[in-house]
Amino acid sequence: MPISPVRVRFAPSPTGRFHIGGARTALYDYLIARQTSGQFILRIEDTDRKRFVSGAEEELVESLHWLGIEWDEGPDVGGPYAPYRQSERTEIYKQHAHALVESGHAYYCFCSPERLSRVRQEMQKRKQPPRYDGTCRRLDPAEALARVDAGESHVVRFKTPRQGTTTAVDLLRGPINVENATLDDFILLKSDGLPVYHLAAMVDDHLMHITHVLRGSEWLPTFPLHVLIFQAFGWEQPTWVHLSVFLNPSGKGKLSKRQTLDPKSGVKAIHVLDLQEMAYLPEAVTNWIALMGWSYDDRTEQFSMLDLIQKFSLEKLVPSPAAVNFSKLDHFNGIYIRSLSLDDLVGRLRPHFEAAGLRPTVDQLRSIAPLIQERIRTLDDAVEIAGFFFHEHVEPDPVGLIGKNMDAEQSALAAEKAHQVITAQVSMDPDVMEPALRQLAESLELSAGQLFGILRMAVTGQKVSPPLIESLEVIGKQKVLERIDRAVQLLETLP
RNA sequence: GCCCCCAUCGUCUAGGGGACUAGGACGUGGCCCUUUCAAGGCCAAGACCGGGGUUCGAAUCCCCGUGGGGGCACCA
Repeated sequence: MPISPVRVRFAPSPTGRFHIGGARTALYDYLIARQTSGQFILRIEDTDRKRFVSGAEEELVESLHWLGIEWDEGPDVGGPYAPYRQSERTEIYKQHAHALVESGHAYYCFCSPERLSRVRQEMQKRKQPPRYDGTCRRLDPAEALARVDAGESHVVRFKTPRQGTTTAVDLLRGPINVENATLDDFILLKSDGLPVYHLAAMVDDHLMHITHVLRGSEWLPTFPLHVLIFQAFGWEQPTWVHLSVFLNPSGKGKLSKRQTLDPKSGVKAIHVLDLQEMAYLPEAVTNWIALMGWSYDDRTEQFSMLDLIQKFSLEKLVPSPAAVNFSKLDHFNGIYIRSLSLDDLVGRLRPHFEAAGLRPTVDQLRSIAPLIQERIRTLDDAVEIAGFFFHEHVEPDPVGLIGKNMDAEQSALAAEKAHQVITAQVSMDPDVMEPALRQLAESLELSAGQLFGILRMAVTGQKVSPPLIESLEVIGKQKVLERIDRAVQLLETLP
């Protein structure tokens, strides 16, 4: 466990929507930074102008804020190693690329993209790994420099050693040995003068004094190259930690956007903001994400952000891929909803009712919230289960009004009697109402369940609802009586 | 095709040579509670991928196989 302050960075590229995989990496970064009183840096890797998506950075920022993940240095807050947007650091990368050429670790390449793809195709045809054929590697450096000075279009390639092996050490996996001969001469600087990830990220990680690099395991194949780059510069390496990928709930294949469209997949949403929109609590999402690929012990499952900061450790990360389990998110969300204070719950509920076009008052919500708190899994469920409180009329299914093991006539009679009983009560207080209605059931030789079932459908229009007696009080005497009247009418239309 | 990584219940995981009749959680099934639905309580089914080693002893270490995943761009 790192005890001295770490400097970690989350370095997404603004090329699309922000998903839970990125959120987990950012979360872990944040946790060790806070735990060690270190710094968490947000860096935007926007060196690919073709893939740039406008609004992506904004979504990222909004997502992290929502989850409660805050950074100490970044494009918006600045910091001692600014700028934190790679597109604003192009000169730095150019200098470093050229330094590598001068030290003999890289070379200029003048091959056209057309030639490159031709070479690649041929190699594939011969069932060989598609790699650069090394044409420009054999060029005389002075001659190459002259061509560059003459303005010829070029890139900078890393001169990967042809012999030997490179050992890259991952914190979770130990040493990974790779034959250098299987590595390609990767491009470091593109012909437009912008760097590629392999260069930019290494340069920035060094310049920004990053001590621990947490990133996805999709970087494992190029990991040795990154080590080689550090060695070429003569820099000390950070601690490398490769996080496993998220798999689809089935465990088959990487979690992907395409699967989201298939309801059978079990995928609810893979984008953080979609989870927010689906009315999940950020603390539930955080807890859920933290536990995919990490565990504390053999029993503890609930962790607040503070708990996580205290208890998280890189060593307990699991290197194997994890299939996401959305039913577990539902479970956590239920736990967190039930743990909310009344005021907190009311505050969080309100926007969701309003989004549904309802205008509940705080007092109304305060009386309803306790009735539904332990029955909802997401905040949106509340609108579904408790919408009837706010509707002017309910539309019960006439057949549904018939009590269990009863006919329409008996049910109508029971409803009428209930109308009388409720009318006679001076108060809607459950302590008064419940005994009165139970007594009615008894005198009608009905079970409480039979009578309550009829009234439930009459008054809520639903087969399932919050507890009936308490609901009656909230709905109010007048509306209750109206709705029962209506139910009696409906029952009388039945044969 | 080549390279890399991974491998315990359906899923997330505990386990780091004897404490394992392999523990917990989600989900599933049953029971209890109960005015519906939940919540809660109790119970149950359910896993060490296969084969070789090493060792007195292997879920734990090594090798091979198999399976799964990832990568092979002037993307990140």
